[in-house]
Amino acid sequence: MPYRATDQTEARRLAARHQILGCALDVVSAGGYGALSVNAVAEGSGVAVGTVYRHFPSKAVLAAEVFRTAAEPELEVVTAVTAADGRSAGQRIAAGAEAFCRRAVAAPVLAYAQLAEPVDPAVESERLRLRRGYRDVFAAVLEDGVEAGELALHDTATVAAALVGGLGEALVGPLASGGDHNRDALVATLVQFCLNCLPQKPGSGAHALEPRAGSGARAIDDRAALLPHHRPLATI
Amino acid sequence: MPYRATDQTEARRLAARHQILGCALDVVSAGGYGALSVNAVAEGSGVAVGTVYRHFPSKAVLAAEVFRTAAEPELEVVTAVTAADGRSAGQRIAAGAEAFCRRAVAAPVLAYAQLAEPVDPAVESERLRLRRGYRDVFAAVLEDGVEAGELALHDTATVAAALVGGLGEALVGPLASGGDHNRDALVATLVQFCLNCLPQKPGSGAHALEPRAGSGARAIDDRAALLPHHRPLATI
DNA sequence: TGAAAGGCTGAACCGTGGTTCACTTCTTCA
DNA sequence: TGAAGAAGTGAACCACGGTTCAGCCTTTCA
Repeated sequence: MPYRATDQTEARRLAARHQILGCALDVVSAGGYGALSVNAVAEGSGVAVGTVYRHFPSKAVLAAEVFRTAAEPELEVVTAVTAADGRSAGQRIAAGAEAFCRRAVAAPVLAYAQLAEPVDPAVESERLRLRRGYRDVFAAVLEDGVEAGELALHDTATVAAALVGGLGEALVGPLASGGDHNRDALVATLVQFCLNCLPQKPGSGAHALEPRAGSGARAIDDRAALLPHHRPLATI
Repeated sequence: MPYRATDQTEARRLAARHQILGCALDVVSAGGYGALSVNAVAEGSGVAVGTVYRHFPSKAVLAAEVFRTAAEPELEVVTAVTAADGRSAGQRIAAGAEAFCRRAVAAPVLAYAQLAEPVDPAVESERLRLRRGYRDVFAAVLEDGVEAGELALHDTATVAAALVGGLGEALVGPLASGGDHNRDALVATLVQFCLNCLPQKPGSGAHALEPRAGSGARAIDDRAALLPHHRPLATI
């Protein structure tokens, strides 16, 4: 029995896989999914085309994995930032929206690719999954708000989906045009937009600009924006 | 000079063009842009592939024109329904949102194709144009609301874009799953969502459910939903 | 009626980029 | 060391669907 898979070979296999995936992520970050060709990835990661196919069964699977790799930490950040910790639903939604927007404008090409670029069905289904993920995170916060008596009873899933869509759509224009003019104002507008959308319990006054003035919430959100957009894949 | 283009030949040319375009629209309405192939269109309209190319320089141009043909009347309806006529900005936005949603759920496959299906760049750019169109219509209403002192000063273009994106995103899930369960509730939720989003002038109470109870606005919107989704192309 | 000029036809063409596979190189272990 | 088998290579392959074009048909008008 002259050959057997060992820890070393396994590590090498994983290293090569990470190398390829990381390069593919770089390609997408730089030029979107339109720039993602098996040839480019192979060349960029210093292997032959065939090798790519040793680690990924098809380009579609590779692209979907790139999408997931880029999307996961984003969703995690928003999840973390909106975690239940005694804040009001409004504050939590605002924090999530701000994190979402700040990270998008910080990496516009990648954000456009992930949010809006035309992609093949495999990636599109990952995108749907991601959107559902954001929707669920926001919906959970809305549920908490309803339970706590802060918000009126409403269809939280639909409203959450609309929030996600609203943020995405309002960001796509600026992201596409590379318009870096006054990102802060854009983010502020969108955070306020999300706050306005929340169906207030009748009788309670509308809450305006709560989280903008304070420094506590801002610190959290700035931290979020500064996190890397994906884990360093080179580290195995 | 034995041949000259005449009214009759011109009419025939236009008839063939309409025939092809109409068939392409039917194909998209039934199966989305993924089902749109030059072969299918040629077969469906009873001409040869080459003939399609006599009337449209490329498939991309044909697809873009299909998109425009389907999109134009939609935008017109929303424009008409939101026209300035003494109503409050809130009422106008609600009417526009309701018309948009009702027409989308009335033709789900086409709506999904127009709003969310992955498409080639030529169609995508038409889609961007359409979204800008909706955004501008809503933004104009918001401007009016600000001028009239009904709404607080805000970035109307961004908020309008977010409204459009919110409606689209919240509709895509239901449209894709063909879930016809309780369309009215969905529409009502989204109309209320749009109303909530409007930045109230400080001091004025939040306006809830204004347009849902009355009968006047409803009549307008039902009319809108019943309009054909595109002009009968067979009629020349 | 017939010459001129489009229009129509559809089988063949073609470009692109993902995918394959025969071959080489490398790793393991008796 | 050498046999066994995995990993890597990259030129060739191929599928697909948009696009073309030489030949035929239809319309126009002197």
